[in-house]
Amino acid sequence: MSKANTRMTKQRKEILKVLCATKTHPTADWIYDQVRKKIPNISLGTIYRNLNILVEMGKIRVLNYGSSYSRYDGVAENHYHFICDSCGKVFDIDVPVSKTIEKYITEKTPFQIFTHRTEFYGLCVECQEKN
Amino acid sequence: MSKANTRMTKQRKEILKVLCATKTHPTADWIYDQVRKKIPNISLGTIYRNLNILVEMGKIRVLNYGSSYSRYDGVAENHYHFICDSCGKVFDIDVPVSKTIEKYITEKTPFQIFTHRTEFYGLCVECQEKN
DNA sequence: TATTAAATTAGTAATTATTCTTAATAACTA
DNA sequence: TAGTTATTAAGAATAATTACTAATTTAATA
Repeated sequence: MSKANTRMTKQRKEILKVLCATKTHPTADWIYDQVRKKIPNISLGTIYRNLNILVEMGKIRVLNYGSSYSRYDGVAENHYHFICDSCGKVFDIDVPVSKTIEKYITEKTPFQIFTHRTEFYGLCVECQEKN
Repeated sequence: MSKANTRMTKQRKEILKVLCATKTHPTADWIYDQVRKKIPNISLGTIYRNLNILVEMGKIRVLNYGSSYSRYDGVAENHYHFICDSCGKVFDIDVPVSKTIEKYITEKTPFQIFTHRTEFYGLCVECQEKN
């Protein structure tokens, strides 16, 4: 469902800018707070609608594991994530994504595989020190 | 937070039985419908509470990617999943889970890794034929 | 077996992330 | 520049899940 006519409004531009400027993987609400500093009367619905559109356009990614809310990632290319079991923070893992595994699974199963996602769970540095 | 005193009520037993008897990865609502055939006046809250307790006990797994609701898996051991981009169905992938990748990431990052999750996305057999 | 204290239940209300609705506005196009 | 159409703000609506509470069950103990 690629949108032929997609206008680059100041709201959409600012949401993308905020998301690409952070290395965290923020929630819609956090993005809302940040964007409001520039566009005070923007509404939360606008944030959600634009995040969905940006995901559809392939400009950002949506992450949603475990918790009851989605997180967004300004890096569009596939990459692995680490989620801390203790504090819940999400980190990027800078290791190349394996295409071999997709080929392997395609051979082993009747499925046609386009992509895969991997998340690692454990303790981040900060939480390792606390315990 | 392991529950020392966990009672095996008929409700809990039936929920576990229903979940372990299916190869699908049902939602709480589907489990509710099935369990009601045996225990007609069970409440949905009981389903949710028990699913959470069973996850905590390590007897089942919870899956939650992309959609706004959780799915549950009667197989407690870690295994990979395939999610069809077209129909949304979830399938098990019968391929051994790699511990090597966890060691590799542990070496490459400062994180302490306990486990990982991988999901493959693409088209299931049925949806391949449709297209 | 009867007693008892704590865990669990059914039923319902509350919560919360997200989507929908609508009249007004702003971005692109001819 | 004018017209069309996507987009917006604001708030209402939705839906999955959790919280609350009085009544009931469970399992341990006397």
